Amino acid sequence: MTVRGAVPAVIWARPERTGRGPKPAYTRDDIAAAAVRIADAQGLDAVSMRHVAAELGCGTMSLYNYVPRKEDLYELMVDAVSAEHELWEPNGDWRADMLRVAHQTRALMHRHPWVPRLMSPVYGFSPHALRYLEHCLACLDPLQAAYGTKLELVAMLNGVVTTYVRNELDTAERVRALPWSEDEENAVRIAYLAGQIASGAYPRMAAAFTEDAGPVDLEAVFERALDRVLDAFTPRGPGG
Amino acid sequence: MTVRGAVPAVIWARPERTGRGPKPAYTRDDIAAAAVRIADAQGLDAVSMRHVAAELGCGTMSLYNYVPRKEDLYELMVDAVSAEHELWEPNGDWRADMLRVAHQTRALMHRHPWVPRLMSPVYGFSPHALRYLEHCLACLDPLQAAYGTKLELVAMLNGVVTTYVRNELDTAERVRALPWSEDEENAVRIAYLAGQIASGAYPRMAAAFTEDAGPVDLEAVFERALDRVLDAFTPRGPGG
DNA sequence: GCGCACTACGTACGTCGTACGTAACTACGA
DNA sequence: TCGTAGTTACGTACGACGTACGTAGTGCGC
Repeated sequence: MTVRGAVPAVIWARPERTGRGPKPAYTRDDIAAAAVRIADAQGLDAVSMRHVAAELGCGTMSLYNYVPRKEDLYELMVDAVSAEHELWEPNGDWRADMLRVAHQTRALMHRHPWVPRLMSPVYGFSPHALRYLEHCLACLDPLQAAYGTKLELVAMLNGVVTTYVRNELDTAERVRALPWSEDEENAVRIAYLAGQIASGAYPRMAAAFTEDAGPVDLEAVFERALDRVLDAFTPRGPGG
Repeated sequence: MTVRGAVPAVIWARPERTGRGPKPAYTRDDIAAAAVRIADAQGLDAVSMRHVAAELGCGTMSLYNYVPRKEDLYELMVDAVSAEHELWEPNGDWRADMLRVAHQTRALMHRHPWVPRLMSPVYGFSPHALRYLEHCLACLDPLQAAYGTKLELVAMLNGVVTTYVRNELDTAERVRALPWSEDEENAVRIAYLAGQIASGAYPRMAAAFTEDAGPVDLEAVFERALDRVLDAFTPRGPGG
């Protein structure tokens, strides 16, 4: 009986190769790399089983020998880019280390703008994600706190980074698919917003927009957000 | 010349009704409500132009008279449920008010589990979203801070709530579409995770899991996360 | 009251995920 | 040593999807 039917399985628990039959032509890494190449170049929506198979140079249905469902392909992709996380020897300053982690994560998401959309707690236990998580915990060794708290810190920091970068990027990803330009889109949206604010129904929003007349420094906003998260987990010294 | 071709436009800037032609059979609210009904009952993936049209009782292509692109349908849906936000008179305690906002948002997302997946900064300026934002700013009147800071607070709180609830719910939404049961899925994932941890490659993860032997109180985790975010924006008193 | 802008909607195209059947191939049990 | 079971490879096909386009009917503004 072959495993044709749907069987509950984590892709990582499936052996990549069993004894019998012809040698597989590709590895899981080949497949993940092909999918990542497509997503980077043409966006996540271009990642279809057909495209990935074509990129690999095999028939569409051959892919299903390696990846039982498309969902699993996504899981492979996230794990593949998770391997790009540089893991260093923690230097004793957990705040500095976590800031470095956050910036690295953001850089990774800029290289692979589709990552925020695929981020899911379910993918949190792929091999490279486990290595990453272990590294974060190692960085947090100097912090006096229970592991439960440390995991909450990592989750919150990751969440904030992901949310922030998603807000940075998914408009861009969205705009790429539109038949008109980003400027046109923005112009229409801003005009609408200005009209709404000018209606007087939202006095505080109006005040907020006149206060911040200039362009917002998104870089600084991100930095402040990170600091705030880390502040929230920094034990108060006894002297206040 | 009719507006058949793609024109950059925010759906809210399009008049719902112009003078000419037969009366439209449905309002935007009708359409949003139908889509929300389907998403609530059958999940977001069941929201197709065909299904929504069928739910309304009209032909598929008639929908396009009201909603130029599916993306706009999503925007209508998010705005429709944003109307469920209860807006009260702020009582002077901004922390209590923001906690109430956060809990209300979470409750809303539990009623409509697909909302976290659709949350996007782009939808942040729909009519009901603007009302909601203005209400948050009103709640924050007692807080001594620039509007820029207040907007960062609201963004961060919303982000954390969304991330948290998404982690709560999208597994469930995902599982609904699978041909096997949630228990089977979880059993396989946990078995794999246990195997990985038992390998000894992740000593801190192992310690974390033995430390938190019992089931995690997700409710308490959420509450702590909210407190931490608000702490990060609470001005330090002069005396420490 | 003519004409235009609108509503309504059927048809059709290109895409998607993937179930299924078939042929070739290889390692293991006899 | 040799079937044979479990693979790999992949073509075909089905039922979805978003939506471009054509056509017919409707009612307000000139």
